Amino acid sequence: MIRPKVTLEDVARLAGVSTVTVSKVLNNQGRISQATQQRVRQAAERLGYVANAAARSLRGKPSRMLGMVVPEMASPYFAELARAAADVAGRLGYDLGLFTTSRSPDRERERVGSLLGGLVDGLILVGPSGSRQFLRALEQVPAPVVLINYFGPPTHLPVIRAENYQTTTALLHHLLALGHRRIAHISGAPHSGQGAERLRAYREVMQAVGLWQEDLVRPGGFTQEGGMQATRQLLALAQAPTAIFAGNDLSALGVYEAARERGLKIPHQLSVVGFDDIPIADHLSPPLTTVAQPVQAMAQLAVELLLRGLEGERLSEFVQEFPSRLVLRSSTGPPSG
Amino acid sequence: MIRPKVTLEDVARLAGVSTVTVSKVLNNQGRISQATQQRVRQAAERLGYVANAAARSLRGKPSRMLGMVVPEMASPYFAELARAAADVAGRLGYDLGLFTTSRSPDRERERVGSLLGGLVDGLILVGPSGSRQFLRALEQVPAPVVLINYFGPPTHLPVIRAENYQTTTALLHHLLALGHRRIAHISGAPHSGQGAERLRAYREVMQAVGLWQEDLVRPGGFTQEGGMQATRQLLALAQAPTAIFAGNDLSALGVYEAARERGLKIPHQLSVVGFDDIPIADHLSPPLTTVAQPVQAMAQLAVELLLRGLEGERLSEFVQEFPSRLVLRSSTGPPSG
DNA sequence: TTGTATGCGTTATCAG
DNA sequence: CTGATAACGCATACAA
Repeated sequence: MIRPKVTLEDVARLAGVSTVTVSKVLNNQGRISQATQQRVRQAAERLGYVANAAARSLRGKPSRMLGMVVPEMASPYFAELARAAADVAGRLGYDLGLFTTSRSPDRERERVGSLLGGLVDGLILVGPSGSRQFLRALEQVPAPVVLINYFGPPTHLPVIRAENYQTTTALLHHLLALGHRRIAHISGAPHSGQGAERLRAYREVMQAVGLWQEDLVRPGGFTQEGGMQATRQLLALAQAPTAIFAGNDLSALGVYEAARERGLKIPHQLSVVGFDDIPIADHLSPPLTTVAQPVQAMAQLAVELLLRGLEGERLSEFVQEFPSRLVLRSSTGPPSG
Repeated sequence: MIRPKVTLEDVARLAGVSTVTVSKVLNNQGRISQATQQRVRQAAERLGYVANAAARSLRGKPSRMLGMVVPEMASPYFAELARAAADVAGRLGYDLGLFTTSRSPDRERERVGSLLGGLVDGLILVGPSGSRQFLRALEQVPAPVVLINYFGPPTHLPVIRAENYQTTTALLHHLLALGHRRIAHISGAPHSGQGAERLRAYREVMQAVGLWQEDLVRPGGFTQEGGMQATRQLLALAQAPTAIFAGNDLSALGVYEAARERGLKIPHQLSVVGFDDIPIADHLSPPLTTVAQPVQAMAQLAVELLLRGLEGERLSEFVQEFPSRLVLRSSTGPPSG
């Protein structure tokens, strides 16, 4: 059953023309007589011909596919980013492929390089763990590359990011105003730029008000499981926190779980805040206080930037920071003690 | 700054050898002296050389990348499937690219064809809307293709699916046993095989017990918004349903929303069941009664099948149906009236 | 141990 | 309006 593959030549033979003619017809190039067009199209149809993307791209033709590389496939935050990007790309006649290359830096470099080597016309890198060297290499690449939520050392690549520091500060002041003194933080994934920003803001705010305590910070890896483990530890402390700032909503979910496990009522006995405003946040009980980012707008700009790059525009030195927005819901209240 | 691209030849020139030698070194083929290897690797490093994937694939080399095509990027169900597949693939030395091609059938056919034309070594199609013709074409393709949750006419492609019909029946009998007589259904996406299975089971059960009513079925498109709209209509009925079977958890979320909007308590005034057991289901209030599928196992098998296909094994006539599992939580109870 | 020649499938150029 | 030719970058058989 396995017919190896149908090439231009097979179609040409069946239609009784040359490969060049077939190529032209299928690409609507040059002037070909209606009669020939008819024959060629029928032959192609009958053989189930599909152009070989590799050969095409080798020849320099754009693939009309954009790539997006994310640290994690299943995270609702990245899923939303991907969906939004896929939407705008689709409207503009492009497809979007989603990749995750968090395995090894070597693999990442190689995979990204090969993606850029003709498979995709442009690439969006989300939360790049990016060694300097890697990013410098990317700057050299002929295809457009856009960084989303990159917080590392300066780069010439265009950067789109959401504001994290100020918003985290506001979030914490909300907790402080409520009267909380022992506010814990469940920090994010080790190499996440956003996680680092949030942690930095947390440390500086807490130090500024003289409430900084080393042991109130626990790593949660941005996962529900991590959030739960961290919360268990925090609640077992002699001086347990009255509020927890989870690095993202997923880990906040873990906080909810651990709190329930311990019979603690939110927000009466424990206040919780998250980050990202994933779809579920509003449906938790109680609904979670968190921070929303204009994910749609970010994704849209990223795609637009890519397309502009494709048209030859130089994108370097572009940085756009989007404001984030506090979403106050019912998971925070004054401390009970 | 934009150095067009670095080819094997550039590296060869810098290292003072031929392209063949470079190729061999970089692929660990043949016997090359340590000294030469050193020089070549340094040159490649310095130039930031990355092999052009298009050329490589054109030459017949596997890309070590698997593809997965889903109807929707942001759906938690598909996200979970993709994550699981990416995990096993990763463990086996492959990367996974995620694509969505729900736009036009033409585009889909073309995109899938070109993916198979060297970009990916194998493809997992999830919930293919698949015209017969399209699937027949896929059977001809030289690369392995696996279908997940395909419920259409017979195909020679290997199929992995979750049991839907029996489980839906059980779900409905749970509702019936509780005493519900007016059970509505919010049906799924128009071309979804799973949606069709669930609808079919619903119709046959309801007809069997003499409770079938045309106007208790509303389309929800498997989305939250659709679920909400459908519920609004259902609740406005003179004889409103006492229980709603949402086609999936996402639309069940919409049911929750509409119920809250109307001041209806779940499950006291309205019972709700969903399907899929997405992560959020257990965190709703009340926790949602739903159906869980062994998504991990399905994804794992799909990847394994692909790899076996890659080793030359004939995969046709393979069908594996995984059992689904009722997850009874607190969103169902006896009708109040 | 290293290099020469060749072809993968497609399309741009140019000639007929 | 149509076709012959070359080239894209790489990896393989074969030769040196």
